[in-house]
Amino acid sequence: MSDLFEFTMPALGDLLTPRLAGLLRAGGVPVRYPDQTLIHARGDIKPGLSMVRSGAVRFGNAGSDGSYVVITLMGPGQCFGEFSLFADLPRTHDAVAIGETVVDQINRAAFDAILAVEPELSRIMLTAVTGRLHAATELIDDMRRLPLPVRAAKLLWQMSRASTRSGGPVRCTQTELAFALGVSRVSSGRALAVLHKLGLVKPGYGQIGVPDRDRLQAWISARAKLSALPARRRSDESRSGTGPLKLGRRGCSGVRDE
Amino acid sequence: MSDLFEFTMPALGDLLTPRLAGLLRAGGVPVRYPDQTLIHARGDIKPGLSMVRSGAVRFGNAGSDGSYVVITLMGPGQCFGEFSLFADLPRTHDAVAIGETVVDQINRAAFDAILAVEPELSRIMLTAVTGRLHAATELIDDMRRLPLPVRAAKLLWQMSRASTRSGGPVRCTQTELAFALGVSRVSSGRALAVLHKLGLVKPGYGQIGVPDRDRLQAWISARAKLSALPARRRSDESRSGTGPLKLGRRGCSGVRDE
DNA sequence: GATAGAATGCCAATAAGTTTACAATTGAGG
DNA sequence: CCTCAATTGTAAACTTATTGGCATTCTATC
Repeated sequence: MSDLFEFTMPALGDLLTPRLAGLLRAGGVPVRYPDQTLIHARGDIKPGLSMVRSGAVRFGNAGSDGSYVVITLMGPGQCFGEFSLFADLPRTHDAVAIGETVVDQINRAAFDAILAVEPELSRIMLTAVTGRLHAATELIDDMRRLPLPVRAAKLLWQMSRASTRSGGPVRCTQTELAFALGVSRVSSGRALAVLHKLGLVKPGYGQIGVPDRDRLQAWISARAKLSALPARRRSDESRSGTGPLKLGRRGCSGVRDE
Repeated sequence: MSDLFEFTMPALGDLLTPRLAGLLRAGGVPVRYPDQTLIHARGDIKPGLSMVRSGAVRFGNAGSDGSYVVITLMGPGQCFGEFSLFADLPRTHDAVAIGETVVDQINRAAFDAILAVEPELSRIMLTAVTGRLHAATELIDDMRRLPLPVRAAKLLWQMSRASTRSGGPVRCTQTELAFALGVSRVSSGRALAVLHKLGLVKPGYGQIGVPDRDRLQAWISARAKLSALPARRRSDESRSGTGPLKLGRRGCSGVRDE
């Protein structure tokens, strides 16, 4: 999930036809949450789809040691709660209202009723969820394989798509960039310095310039490029792919061979 | 995605009713792949659902530097290709046949035809994809928040569910564990040593004993526990949640405040 | 234009993971 | 029973990221 979603993925709200959005809204109960109110907590089991009508919702988890990790923010039109609705899974994150917020809460019965009348809805949900799964998969891959400067470059590139319609810089604080990447501010600053030295970005105050998106993309490709050859190297870790490699309940063996 | 899926998630194949599985199989074209054949490459755009009929498929990516990362393995009954089918997204990983493998390839037209007759199928797909998204989300969270020994413990706990029906040890090499966790063998060994010192696991040759699953789970909970309080600390990084925090196209700000 | 609050830049100490290398142990096959 | 390959255990040097702190620069606002 995380951050990137906002840039890489069409929100469910964007995929819904006006008619379906209207039906969902009509089938739900608008609930008003004052600023900082807990909408639901991690672990809650409350099946239902939620659509943000106004205000914003912050998702994150607090650790017992006082740490806190915010995963993403959602604004009007965005939906959450598919997990609880389709797979009976508990909430993965706390959801807290930011500012005066109104959320349409659609319970399972109401959703199923709409689904029965509008089969098209399930296809849309499927597209939205699949898209997010795709983004999540890519993110996990990137976290495992790419050095921080490359991940930072990727994120900036995506952000610049939206922000740079007019060629302007990405409006983003280094602290925010760090949050989005899941690293400390110092590290994001260092990554940014690397990209700066290469002339790929221009850090400013509260913003980051991307002079040449195409060049940035080219650099990313060069650093992240994946060849199609299932090459194997080294001695110690080289295994999967050659032998029979039992499958049974034995294993998920990932291979890291570099 | 990654590894954990195999343990945490019901595969699509498990969710399908025999009737639907039969329909899908009938609607697809069985394709035979000799050992080590490339079924599809990362980046390919070939909409269609694939069901493994026999043999196995390995998913992973190769880097131009010779590195290789295997993400997961799939055996008979498991499906892939939802991305390409529902969201028109390119393949995220190379897929290679392991051993003589037969895969039923169901193209979009065939799938849509079945879907039209069996609306129930979309609900099942939705459940499967949602479940995987949930697992991926949790994994990303874990990667960002949990120290390696805890992640290793989680994985071993999940593996032990299947392997320890009879109280036996998990059959898994330290190298394989490292692959699954996406770290080096040295690191997985160290994590294992930590758990060993605590008496939670018993490393052996090609296997890892889990004497007391409940105690292992208790330890994991204690180390991974998340409180529901949206606590905030520190000065530097504390921001989101208090102020207005613009949302616009500005930002996905995650917060890491620890 | 002065100033307080934000944001950036940087430093040192520490922690975690990687790579490379080598020794010790295990177990399966001859 | 013996040998060899696979697996595990460890160590040192290195890289990357974190924490905490402090100085500097920027900018909105009064």
